[in-house]
Amino acid sequence: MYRTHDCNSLRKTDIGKQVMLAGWVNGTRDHGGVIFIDVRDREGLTQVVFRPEENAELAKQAHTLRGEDVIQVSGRVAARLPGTENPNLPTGDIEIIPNELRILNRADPLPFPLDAEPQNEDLRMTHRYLDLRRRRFARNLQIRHRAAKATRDYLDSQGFVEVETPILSKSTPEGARDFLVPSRIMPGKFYALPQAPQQYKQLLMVAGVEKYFQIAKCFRDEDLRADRQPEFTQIDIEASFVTPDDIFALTEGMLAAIFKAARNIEIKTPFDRLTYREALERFGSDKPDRRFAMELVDLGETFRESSFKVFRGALDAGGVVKAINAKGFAGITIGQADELTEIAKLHGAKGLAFIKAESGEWKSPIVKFFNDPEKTALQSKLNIEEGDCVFFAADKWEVACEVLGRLRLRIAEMQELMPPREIWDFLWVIDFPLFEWSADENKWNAMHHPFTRPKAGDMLLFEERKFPEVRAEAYDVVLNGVEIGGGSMRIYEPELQDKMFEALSIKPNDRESQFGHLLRAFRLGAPPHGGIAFGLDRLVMLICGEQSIRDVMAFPKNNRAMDLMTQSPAEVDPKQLRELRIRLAGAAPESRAPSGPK
RNA sequence: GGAGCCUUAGCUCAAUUGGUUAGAGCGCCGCCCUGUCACGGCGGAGGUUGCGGGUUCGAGCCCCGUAGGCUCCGCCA
Repeated sequence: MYRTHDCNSLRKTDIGKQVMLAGWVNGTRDHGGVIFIDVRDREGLTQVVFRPEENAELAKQAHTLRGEDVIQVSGRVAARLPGTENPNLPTGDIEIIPNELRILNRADPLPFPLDAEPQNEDLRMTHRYLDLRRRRFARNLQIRHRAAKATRDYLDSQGFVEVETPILSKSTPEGARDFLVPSRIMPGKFYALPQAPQQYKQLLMVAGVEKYFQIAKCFRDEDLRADRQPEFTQIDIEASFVTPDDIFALTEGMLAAIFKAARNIEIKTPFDRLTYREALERFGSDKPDRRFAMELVDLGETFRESSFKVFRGALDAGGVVKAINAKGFAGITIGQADELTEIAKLHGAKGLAFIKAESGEWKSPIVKFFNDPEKTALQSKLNIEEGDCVFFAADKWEVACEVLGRLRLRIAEMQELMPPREIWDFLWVIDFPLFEWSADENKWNAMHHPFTRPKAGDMLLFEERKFPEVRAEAYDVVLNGVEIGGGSMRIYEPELQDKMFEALSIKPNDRESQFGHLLRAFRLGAPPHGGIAFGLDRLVMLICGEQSIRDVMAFPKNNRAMDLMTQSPAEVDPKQLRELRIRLAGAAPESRAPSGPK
């Protein structure tokens, strides 16, 4: 036996007990005579006092202890001397008077301190096991565990069955870049790691599973971000004979259970619903952050007959004029204005016009183009007051909305508008477009994925190939401006699925080779079905109050998709490559032969 | 593929306008210290200033290139 208690369980009521603790040396305070050692385990800290006059041999041993040594201490629980209690520690009323000390393992000096704010991320990742000893990350892992357990418990209670689907899977042309795994038995052929269990879960519906879920690892070979890792975890859900309302209710119940279990937070259900169109119209984003206001205001009516050519021109061309009012932001610096202009241009605007309401007047190069009725209308529609700063976008609807949406988020950061207390603002975004045009590929792509069904009311538009107007039976869940989940009602009729592939310009031959199994299944009794998937990492990140999903993953990868701890990816033995019949086309870039003259 | 910021001791950071031997705190090592909880005191070790090149009498600092880290854009159905 290594211990009788954890390091956060002894209290006044335990005084006099003989106990045994095991853990890491969190700190030593060696007074030459008396020595204090804090023993730490996953639960907390307990102070051990070594007194040379009581046990010289033990004190001598204790003198050699350093941070993160692993020890086992046996001793008696005693009250601390009056006046030396530590109110900051749950165990601060007691201490251990040891009669035995075993040093289980010594630790070298650490590469970075554990009691300071985490910095130097690559060093931390190289020694991730040390980083995870910090209270913050230990807590994050526990919250993640409780979230996953609550998910399983809740879905089980609703009749859902967890089914595992293959990791060695098949590459599909749509969507993200696949990770490939070469086949040894069939040289020249490759598995792909799943981007999501999408097709499998639909096939499970054809299989009559009716209610499926899985906490599933997914893989996408794309560039990384603070909220994007090449491998991540989804809560994947699919059900037969359901409507979107069924999925909404299930989701709201599940998220309520997760928040309750993970942090004892009661969330408000049902969630608001916003159409895609309204979300862009009001917030300039399909994942609106509503924790602060600064909504987009449409000024088409105001400037319909304007003599200001930039606004009038945009409107005459079928576009829009919109604006946001950054309350109290007239003190904007030159640098900030430049940065916002850059953002506007980056997202398609030709420039960025703004008005500062300062010292009782409107300061802006464009105000002179406005007549009095236009100024009055602006004033009232945007509620412009002294100290405000108004930003305009005049462009195609999509561009104007997106530009102002991006500005809105950046301005909120600059103004530190985010309320300090925790807010959990959930909402559904519904009625997404079914298609989006890809200028690169010169074809229509599925906005969600190719298995999403058109809204029943838009089926005629679909038949008439009025693709920009067709809405999908698709929905996202947004929490605090972060997309945490999304799903749709699926196509289950082979004819409709075929038409969808045709709309996406997937050739009949490819349809058969890539999706033949799905189309065949749909001819053999496929029930209506639909579902949803959640990014577990993002969800847990928000629950933990973290800024990056790396902080809620045990062993995340860095910006270049490397695991710095294990140094993967790594080269492999040539024998392994021979078995796979793989020959590298070029060696590492530095040893590549120089290209010949042009 | 692109943009921004960053890289000085094990860690976090300093170093005036380009100017002597690159400093501090923490950590580490040694000595002292009997009620601390960020214990305290004294002393010590520890540096190719990421790397390469250039300008200069002289470069941590200026210029060019390169590597690495983070954030963002593209990308992520």
